[in-house]
Amino acid sequence: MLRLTKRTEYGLTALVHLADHGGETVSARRISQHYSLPHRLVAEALKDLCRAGHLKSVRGASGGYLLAQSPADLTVGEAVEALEGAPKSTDCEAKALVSLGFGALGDLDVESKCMIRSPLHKIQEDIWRQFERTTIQELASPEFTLLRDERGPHTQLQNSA
Amino acid sequence: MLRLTKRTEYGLTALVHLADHGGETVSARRISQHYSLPHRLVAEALKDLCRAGHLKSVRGASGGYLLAQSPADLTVGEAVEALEGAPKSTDCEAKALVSLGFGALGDLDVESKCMIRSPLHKIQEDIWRQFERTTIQELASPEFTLLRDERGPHTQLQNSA
DNA sequence: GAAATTAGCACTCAATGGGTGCTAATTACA
DNA sequence: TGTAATTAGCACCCATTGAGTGCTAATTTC
Repeated sequence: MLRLTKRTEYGLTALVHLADHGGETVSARRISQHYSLPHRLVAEALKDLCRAGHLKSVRGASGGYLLAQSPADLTVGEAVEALEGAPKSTDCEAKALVSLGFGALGDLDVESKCMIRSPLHKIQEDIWRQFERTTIQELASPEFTLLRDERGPHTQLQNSA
Repeated sequence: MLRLTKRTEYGLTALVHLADHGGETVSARRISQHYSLPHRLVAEALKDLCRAGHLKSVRGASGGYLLAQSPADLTVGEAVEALEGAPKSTDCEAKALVSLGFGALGDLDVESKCMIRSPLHKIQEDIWRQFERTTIQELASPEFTLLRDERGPHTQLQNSA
């Protein structure tokens, strides 16, 4: 439920780490040890980010990775896209096709036309949009929160166990 | 990526439909036909919501489901939890254990203690919190958006394909 | 030359999401 | 009475995929 992959977790963690060590070259091993994460998978995530051009790599004994851009210019959306592929909005068309003629719809109403307006799609689009306007620099900030709460007085949270 | 299950999609769609037909009893078949969704899976989602007490069921020939509570009192978080289980915050403890003593950490810093503060966890917590304060009634509103955008002038969106 | 790194494959394994089959119990209606 | 439509509750299959590992090459430092 509401699942981002481990690869993304490792990748974002690494990005935040690199943002906190601006310009410095850090190896995958150091990052993995620092956060007690599986070394190989952190390395895989870093490779992805490097292939996408968000990191620069330095080979060799004292090599590692460093940010290719300012953490203020790299968005969470770009990082996630590099780590686990674009947000496949392609299934929308498939569904549109299905609901446009092939469903055995008894009563044909308005919403039957396209499922893009499915509530879940609305939610996912909103979240993704927020990803696209959130930078790694913001994410690295200790008091980071993804969303402002403007919604009534329900400001108290659950137990943060 | 950023994946909610089909079961959740079907369930939320059904809930919105029921909210739009306040008090009326609607069968799983009607809902599935209305949105051109697989009948059996919509039925499964409805069962889940019923078992959780968010719907009332009426058996028999002209039976179906109806909301057990006002759509203004049922949150997206409750629905999602009923549809695909609680947001397993349990893996936090597992990770805390690991990082508390068993990781081969070379340089032990502050963040090594607990991975709950992983950037991805922050994000997921925020999203989940938003789910908990968003009601089905709000979700059913046509101009619904999960998040307010208070973040600079990036108010233009991507192409809404 | 040894050690440490990134680069790039290929591969296994388990989990699970999506989907189906089948059989009851219940109810409306002819 | 019987038939059809519904919910309830299982059990199950199957393809996908996420998580993790193995291995080899290329590069660089010492």
